[in-house]
Amino acid sequence: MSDPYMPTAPQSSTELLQRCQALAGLTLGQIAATAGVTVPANLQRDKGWVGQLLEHTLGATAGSKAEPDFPTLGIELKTLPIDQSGKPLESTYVCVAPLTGVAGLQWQDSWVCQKLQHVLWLPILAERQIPLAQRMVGTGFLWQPSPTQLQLLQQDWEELMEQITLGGIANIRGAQGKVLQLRPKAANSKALTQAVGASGEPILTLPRGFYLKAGFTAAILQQHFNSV
DNA sequence: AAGTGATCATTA
DNA sequence: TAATGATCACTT
Repeated sequence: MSDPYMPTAPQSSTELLQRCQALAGLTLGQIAATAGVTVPANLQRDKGWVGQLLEHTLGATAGSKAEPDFPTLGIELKTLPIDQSGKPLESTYVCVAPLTGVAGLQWQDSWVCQKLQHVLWLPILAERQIPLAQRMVGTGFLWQPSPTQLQLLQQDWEELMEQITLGGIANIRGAQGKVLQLRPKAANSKALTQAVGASGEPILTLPRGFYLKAGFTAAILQQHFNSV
């Protein structure tokens, strides 16, 4: 299957932003039609569809590589489902959590820190009652964490990673962390990966991922749209 | 209603 | 299996 429309990579953050502005106000149905993509009836079996459609349309490098969506710009694209009042409907996945060999890993060298250095947020009005094709794309914007935000993230990250290092992963739940949480990130509850047990022994556990809590992304949206 | 834990598709 | 893209759906 070949797409009739194959965007090229944006050459600058300005160009990327301009492409976003051209999408603002369009529905996912319109964007999909331009891309020559069929809109699924719902996201139940296509949970990543929206993100992949926008990646494609904006000219991001496709694939499951562990690098930013726009490698030459160092920018990560995140779609953000919101309700009518502009509040995020979901937490935002950041990256998988390393569970072994992490002793001595510093915040500055962590995947979380690197991924969040420069994010293109793309809000999408995505209340469940709205059919997928009619959901509207909002105004995307570039964000870099403020010193305060960075500190909050670092604190949560260090606390979670210390627990992982000390073999306390079994005790970590999603409620922990003010802005960053650790939750399962797997095909199902039977998928296993290696981690460190309470006595330092190797154990098998559910793969985990780091997520930004909705309150944190809500603050990012407010901070941006209040200053515009 | 919110928030956590569970799950789905796809590509290496 | 592990990485990418996330939302679903049950519990609280």
